[in-house]
Amino acid sequence: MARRPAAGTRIPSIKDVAAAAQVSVGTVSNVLNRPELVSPATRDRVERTMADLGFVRNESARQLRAGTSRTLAYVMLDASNPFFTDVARGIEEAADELDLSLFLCNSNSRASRESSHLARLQQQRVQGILITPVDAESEGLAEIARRGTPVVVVDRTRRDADLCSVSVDDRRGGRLAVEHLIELGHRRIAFVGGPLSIGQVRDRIDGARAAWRAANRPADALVHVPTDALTVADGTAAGARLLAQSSRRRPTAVFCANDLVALGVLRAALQAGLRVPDDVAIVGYDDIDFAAAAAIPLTSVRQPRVELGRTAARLVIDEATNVAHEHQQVVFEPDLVTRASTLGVR
Amino acid sequence: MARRPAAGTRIPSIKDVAAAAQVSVGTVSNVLNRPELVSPATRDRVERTMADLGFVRNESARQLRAGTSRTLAYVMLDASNPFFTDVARGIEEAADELDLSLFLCNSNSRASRESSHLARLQQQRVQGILITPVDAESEGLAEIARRGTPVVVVDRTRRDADLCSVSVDDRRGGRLAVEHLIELGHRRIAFVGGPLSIGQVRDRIDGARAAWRAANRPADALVHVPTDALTVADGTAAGARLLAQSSRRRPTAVFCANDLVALGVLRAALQAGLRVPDDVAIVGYDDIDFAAAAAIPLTSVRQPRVELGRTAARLVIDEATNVAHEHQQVVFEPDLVTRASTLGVR
DNA sequence: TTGTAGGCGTTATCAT
DNA sequence: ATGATAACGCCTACAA
Repeated sequence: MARRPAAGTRIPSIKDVAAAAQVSVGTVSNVLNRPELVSPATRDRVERTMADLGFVRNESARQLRAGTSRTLAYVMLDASNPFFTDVARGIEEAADELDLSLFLCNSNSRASRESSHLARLQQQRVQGILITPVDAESEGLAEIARRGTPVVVVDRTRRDADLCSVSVDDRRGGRLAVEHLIELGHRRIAFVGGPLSIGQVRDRIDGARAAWRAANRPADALVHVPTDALTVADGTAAGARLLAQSSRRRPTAVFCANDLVALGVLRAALQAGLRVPDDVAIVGYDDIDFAAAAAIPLTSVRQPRVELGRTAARLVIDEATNVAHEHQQVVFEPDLVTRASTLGVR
Repeated sequence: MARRPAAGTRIPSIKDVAAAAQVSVGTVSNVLNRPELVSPATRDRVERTMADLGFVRNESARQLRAGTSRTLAYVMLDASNPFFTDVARGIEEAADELDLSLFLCNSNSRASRESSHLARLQQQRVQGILITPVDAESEGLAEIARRGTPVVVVDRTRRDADLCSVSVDDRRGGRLAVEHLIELGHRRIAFVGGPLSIGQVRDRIDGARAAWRAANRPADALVHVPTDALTVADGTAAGARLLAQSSRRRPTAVFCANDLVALGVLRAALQAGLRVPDDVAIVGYDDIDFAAAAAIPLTSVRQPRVELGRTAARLVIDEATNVAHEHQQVVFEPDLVTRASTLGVR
């Protein structure tokens, strides 16, 4: 066991270890990095000394020397949304396989937090940055890549393909959801979610409208109920407002911009004494675990969350290490998972 | 705007900036760290050059020189449990105020992942480590502190006070929950949650039993239904089993080790066609946002999650910077938030 | 006001 | 098999 270092004593360096073990620093370094070059006796002695002194490699020094770190970073849009923690899990799995560590940051949807994280990460010389950005079109992101840190956009695409991105076809997701509702015979539906500054929201409602039009339904039979954020609380409030209408005006189905909002709407519906799906059907988006686990399990548009993360990690590593790297826009297809919130008990 | 560095070109250093701006490296460094010492003209020129070249400070080099980093780390037990992301938010708030950045790691309840994270963080020379450990009594944690990196245990206490810790009185939380149920007249209750290797679970059930005894209820009228993990899925399965019993044997109330489990039990109850709380009342633990947002809002034992994080961050910073630091065991008091899952609609 | 130089801890090269 | 040493990028005395 290591002796407690006297108060105020700094962590020993390989120099200290070398002195204590009566060898040169080069030998200590060799024990660490190419032990086969060191005689077993010396190696033993050095290793014991390291344990004894409580030696811990200094990563900054290694990194300074190496010029590069063994770290990836993911800047999440909202750490409290399980969707993003699942994406993070996928990234971590891929990083693990390559013995890279993962730095998780949370921008909380605020551009200022995002940019301060980004600045730090660049200074840290992380191998690559994965980000679900507040604004996918931001010029700052390209600037970072230009300055030498690979950047991959997660769960969004950029109009011009100057960065890698991994996303899911949100228009298609919107279509799937609404086609399902049309098939079930719904003729008055609502889309709940916002703000429209979020690209995902725009795409999902666009897809929804496209499906609605394609079925020759009147545009005004699909109303948009905006929210300030994609949270359960906002969903509950919007749902309460929406469902307070008379049953003749009230939509018979609600498609929500994400599952958090859908859970809120579900709550509002049950509190208003409505039966789901008989009085109102609900479709969510993301298929987070809470969706299947809701009181009335939610029909939801599934995105391959973990796969999204894994792919993004692979791309950023490729960009960091492969000189022949070409930017790619990977787009996954979503699929619809139908559950009781639209089908009822079958 | 920065010019695109020729492929394979490294990020410019202050040396490059100095050369380009025709000044010495000392001056460039001064522009960065003590701009008031530099004449406005030179400063301008240097700053323009930096922007031009796309200069980014090298944090490893700074840190190597400084001997310390500006980073805190939090090793979470389960990033997909909103409780821990809320704790993380508290830590981040405190870190922000001190201009420290926060490194989030996820052990996913696995000791091996936890220790590899810890090794990395030590090598990184983070200022301090906050951790909700797999095993709060682990000797490894004290060892890290002994080697010079302050460690604060979050949401757990250690038997011997050789580390700072910030926790919530879980026995008391268990008592509060069960006292509430007793007051409502419940005479047969269940505790759902596990494994018992998790200290929080042990304490909560201990508190529950203490309250039960204190009310002179027979011990066998409080059954423990163990789960493998504290997840919605496990809660659903346990709830289904438990509630399938005849109404004469079935408990009239269920106290769950955390809200995820409680949401699962709630789901199982509703799927079994039971009314909550009339047929079965449910109490959760943590009061995560999803608890209030559940189809039947959950009564839950509230923990000051964000405050927990803030306090832990302050302690670790104190330990890192204040020579007169004394280890502290901060214990918050939980309180009970009553909602429809025990009270019904009032 | 600006320049020079030493050193932080590590690794790799080159000697011995 | 082991030792000496330069270099990574930055910061800060100290010198000019």
